[in-house]
Amino acid sequence: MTERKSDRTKSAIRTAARQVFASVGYERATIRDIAGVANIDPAMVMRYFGSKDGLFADTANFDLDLPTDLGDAPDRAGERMAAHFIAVWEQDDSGFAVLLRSAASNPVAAARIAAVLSEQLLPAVVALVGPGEAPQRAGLIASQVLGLALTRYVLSLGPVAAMSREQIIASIGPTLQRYLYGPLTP
Amino acid sequence: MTERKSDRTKSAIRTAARQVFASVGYERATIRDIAGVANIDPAMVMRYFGSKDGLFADTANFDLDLPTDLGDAPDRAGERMAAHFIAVWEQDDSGFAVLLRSAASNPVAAARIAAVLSEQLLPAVVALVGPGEAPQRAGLIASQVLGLALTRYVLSLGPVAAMSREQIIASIGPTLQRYLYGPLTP
DNA sequence: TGAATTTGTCAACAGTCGTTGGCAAATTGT
DNA sequence: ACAATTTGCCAACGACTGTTGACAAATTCA
Repeated sequence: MTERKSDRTKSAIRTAARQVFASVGYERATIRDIAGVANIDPAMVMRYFGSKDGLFADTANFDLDLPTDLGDAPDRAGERMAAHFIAVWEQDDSGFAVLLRSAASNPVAAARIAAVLSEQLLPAVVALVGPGEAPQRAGLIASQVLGLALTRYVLSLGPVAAMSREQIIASIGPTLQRYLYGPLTP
Repeated sequence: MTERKSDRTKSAIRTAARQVFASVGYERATIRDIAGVANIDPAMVMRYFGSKDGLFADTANFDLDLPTDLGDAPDRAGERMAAHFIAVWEQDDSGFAVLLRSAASNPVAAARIAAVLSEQLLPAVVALVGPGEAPQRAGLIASQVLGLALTRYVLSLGPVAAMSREQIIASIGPTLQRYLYGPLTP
């Protein structure tokens, strides 16, 4: 029997943890809260994930999963990147909300975001524009894209949260396009 | 004597609070920490500010103080806004770092940022482009500008933190310019 | 069926947090 | 100089946190 009974509760804990971490952040989320949402005993969290940090490390994980063919239509790369980011964020099982909600006050979350930038976004940018100016260009893209996620999904600032996906893509896309291929004064 | 002795310690507490809140965020900052930095007793914080929330409310306050003559040279408004934001953030007595560090996990801080957007940024944008599309345009500006602050000053992401002020302004300025006057597909 | 392992529950520990009240020292105002 | 107020320090309270260990119930395996 490869399906143990504990796998059910383990994944229930994971789901509850993602929800609680994403909505109140690491510091305000308590193990008792998470256990309550998952309808299990707080001690189960410790048994299966070792500690609160262990649970967070398990939960705060996500792949950017950028398409590899952005270079096929370079003049639409910015627009396609914008659409991809929104698509990734709006699937709620992605651990992105967890990370961003806690990044400002939790060093582990901040380090993970930095890792996503350097290990996933940067290589994609290098593939498009070469290694020379890629770090700055990737950094600028990150600033716009994380800012959008912060204002739209974390802070829910009125106007930004109210815009449609299409409007967001049409507005942000050209910005990313310029950060990829536009001038970069040194 | 209009200068009471308590004003010294009161401002020492304020300075220490700004420093601690800005570097670890509201939840991780303890009154004992702040009192330690200010070299006073934790009870003094309670006496002069009532509670931790009271101290935070007193500390997390800042004025955007946007120039009023942006409309005099509309083609440089984006660039001047970018330069102004950077100038405001890099004076460390501005409570902006305090707000942004805590906004993702502290509702009070989040509400204050929303208030700055709607009471200070939005009117400036209305003055430039009229009331019709101003909310969306202000929201887009906020997304880029908060994203830059987050990546550069809070997360200190390598490439973004390493860029010079001039390079940042030259890169972000045109983005803000387009968010002000560029097309906005509905 | 019987023994061994897994899964779950409960109560409690130890530490930290915001907060409070009492009391000594310093300062103020007359 | 004396009384009143302000300023500061100290110890402690009560609540909440992550975490642990003991023990019962359920499941697995022979």
